[in-house]
Amino acid sequence: MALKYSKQRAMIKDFLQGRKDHPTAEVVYNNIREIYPKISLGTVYRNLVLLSDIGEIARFRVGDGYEHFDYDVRNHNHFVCNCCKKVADIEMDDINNKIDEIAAKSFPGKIDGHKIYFYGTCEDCLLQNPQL
Amino acid sequence: MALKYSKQRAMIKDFLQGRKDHPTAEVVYNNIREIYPKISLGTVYRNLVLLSDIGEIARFRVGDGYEHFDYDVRNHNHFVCNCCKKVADIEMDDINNKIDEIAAKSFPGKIDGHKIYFYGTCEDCLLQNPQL
DNA sequence: TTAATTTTAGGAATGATTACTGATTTTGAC
DNA sequence: GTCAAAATCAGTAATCATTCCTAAAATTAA
Repeated sequence: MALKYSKQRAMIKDFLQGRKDHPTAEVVYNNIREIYPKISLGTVYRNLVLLSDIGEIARFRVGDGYEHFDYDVRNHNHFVCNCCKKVADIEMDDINNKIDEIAAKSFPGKIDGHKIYFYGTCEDCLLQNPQL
Repeated sequence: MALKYSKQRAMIKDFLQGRKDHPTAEVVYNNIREIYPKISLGTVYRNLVLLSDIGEIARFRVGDGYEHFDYDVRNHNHFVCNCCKKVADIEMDDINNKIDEIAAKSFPGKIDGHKIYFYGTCEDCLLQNPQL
């Protein structure tokens, strides 16, 4: 029942904390493996799921077929670059608070929250491909 | 190169047109099979992907691990019931038009569009489980 | 130190989706 | 209508992200 300490879980949390992007399980695995080669992919998955279940990290899908993980559990939106597929944050506090009530106006159920995914071309890709 | 008519593709399109929800490939397959038992799952997938590639239907993921398909390709938002997992439409034309520019204010890349997924409890589930 | 409990590594299993292949259908020209 | 080229199909095998399983290792509290 009680949660026991594990070096692997601590490393996974540390790694996530140091990233501004939103890595997949595979990316976490490959990075941790460089400093701790005997970690297994199953351990990475199990801990990422566990950490998100207890609310210490966030877990979401942006539609690319992979789960993404985020150390920042605060409410914020995400941007997916159509070109390089990177996932970045977008802050929109002002409207995020209002958007659920706006939606509620025309919907008969109960709305608990939302996720917004923006799609487009990121700054880096724009520099390399101005025609986009 | 040219697209040839296929009875199977026509049935898939017809089926989608008659649904207000947003079926998965499996649901499409099971329903079509009742009127045309020898259709194969691969054919359903191939045609759903093809139809969405040419813009005749929409294709999206709501985070439940399945792809969903929608005959309505107009820009609109979706609601996912945490209880029964159904996917419904939410219209918010007024804010949908503004939301990309609001996001653009605090983001250095180019934003082409967005998807909003609302989560909560639908009307039907609320009736059966008022405590939700 | 010990014993109960959790966690791990490694590999097998799952399940949605995609790819492959020989047979069937569609289409446009004759 | 017939025919051949091209697209599509049914059926099945393959892929790949994620989950499950198990014996061994690590953690914890007494």
